[in-house]
Amino acid sequence: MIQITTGDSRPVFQQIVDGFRMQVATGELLPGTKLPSTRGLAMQLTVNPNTVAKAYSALTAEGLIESRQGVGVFVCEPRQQLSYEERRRRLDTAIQQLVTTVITLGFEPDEILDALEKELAPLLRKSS
Amino acid sequence: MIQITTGDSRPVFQQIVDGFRMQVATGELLPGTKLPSTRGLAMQLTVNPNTVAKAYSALTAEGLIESRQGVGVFVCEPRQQLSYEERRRRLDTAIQQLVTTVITLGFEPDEILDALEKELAPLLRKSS
Amino acid sequence: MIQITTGDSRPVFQQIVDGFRMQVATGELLPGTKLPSTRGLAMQLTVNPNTVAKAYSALTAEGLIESRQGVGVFVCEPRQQLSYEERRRRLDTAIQQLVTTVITLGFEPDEILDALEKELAPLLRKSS
Amino acid sequence: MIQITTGDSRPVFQQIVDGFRMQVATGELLPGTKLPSTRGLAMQLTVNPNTVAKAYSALTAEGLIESRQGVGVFVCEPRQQLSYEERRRRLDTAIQQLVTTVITLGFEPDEILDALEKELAPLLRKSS
DNA sequence: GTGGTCTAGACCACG
DNA sequence: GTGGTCTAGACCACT
Repeated sequence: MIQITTGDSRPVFQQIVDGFRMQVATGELLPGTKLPSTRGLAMQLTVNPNTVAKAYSALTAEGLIESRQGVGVFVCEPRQQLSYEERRRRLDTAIQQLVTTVITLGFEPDEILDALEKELAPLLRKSS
Repeated sequence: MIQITTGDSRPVFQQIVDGFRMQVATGELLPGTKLPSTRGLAMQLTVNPNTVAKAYSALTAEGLIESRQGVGVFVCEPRQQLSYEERRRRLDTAIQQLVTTVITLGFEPDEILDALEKELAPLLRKSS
Repeated sequence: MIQITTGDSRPVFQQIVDGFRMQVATGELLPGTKLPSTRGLAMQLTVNPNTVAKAYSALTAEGLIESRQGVGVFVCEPRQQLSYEERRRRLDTAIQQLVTTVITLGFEPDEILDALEKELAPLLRKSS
Repeated sequence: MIQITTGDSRPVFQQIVDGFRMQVATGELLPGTKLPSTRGLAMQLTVNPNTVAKAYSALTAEGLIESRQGVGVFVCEPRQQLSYEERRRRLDTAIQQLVTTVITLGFEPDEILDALEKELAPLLRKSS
């Protein structure tokens, strides 16, 4: 379900967060779906339970999942909590970060845009 | 010249690195230009000289600047040290990171591409 | 594992870098191997942890090792980051430096070549 | 006569030392030749007189030149002051340094030897 | 005064 | 306990 790559530069909890975010965004995980328990997922991924807990906590704060006491953790109904301004601000920040990391690599703007377009292609369904 | 934002998630030395990278990439800083001294910039930004030294050291390793003992730090002639494979790998990594960050913000692919295009527009120089 | 010589002209962090570079190049350290922790190696070599951290940071920038937060530092899969031009430039620089150093020692070219050949012999692996 | 490259990683005084060493080794400068005065060379190279003085001092310590009070600085008769063991030790040190810097560049031993041979070729006359 | 190295000690993020 | 960042302050090499 979730792939943990030891060679990845991202911390483990972030890889879990990113994994679920992508699955929700692509529709692999539908609202209402029950996620594995903290301990269960930790065992399955052979990581520390605290790490999974941290990932779930981050996803909850983000509003992507919610935990129902004694029942489990579930994918939320999609609802855009953030204001347009906030979302726009985050997009711009992320793009500026991309540009600063890529600017010295010597690519043409078109190459960069093409690469992004290819990466975005499989996500067409998530335009809520 | 360089802006340090305490609320920024990036560490201070990274903000310095990014600042100079952008200035070199946009041509604001031309090859041969002398950068401020470590102690001078540290005082100006009110950070520790070691922090500036670390930023300069990173830029030196990247091949963007070079330092001469007792003289100062200077912008290098542009030279691409990295192989195409390595550059491509870094581009792809950066783009994947962008996508996982913005995927939950609910933007259309076109909006994201447009935003990137606008950010890339002023950087046409030096992209050869 | 790593030898620090106080009489050496190279700074301590460079001796650490060189030591690990040789061990990786000769295959004594295989990809995936965990390096000693910064604090542990610092204690063992009786140097400051920051000095070891600086060496590890340099090796990371070089792409020889990678570090994972809270886990440790590991030897990378070998991967050539640099372009042929850059590698060739560095080789020529290093050779010119060698020549200017030994030129006044009064050796025959053949003696110098023989000495280099002997030093290169045990390193046949990983030279692909 | 001597070339000072501002982009060179070597300090200025070292470039001067290396320059004279090469000229003596190749026979461009013969024993007994008078070198320019400290101030004269400093003016010609547009560097600080202290820098030239330091270079001359290093060359004197090396036994390559000698200053005759009130007359000037002259190239010495070649005489090998160092013991074979010392010369050999220095050669080995220099070669080990070359190897550690080049080992990660991924060249075949033959390529390295060829490069050294080419660099050594023009110096055949100096095998005293 | 310039950069380069090193030490000592602190705080944070991650597992 | 692991690495990452930052501060403070010292000493050295070079110009």
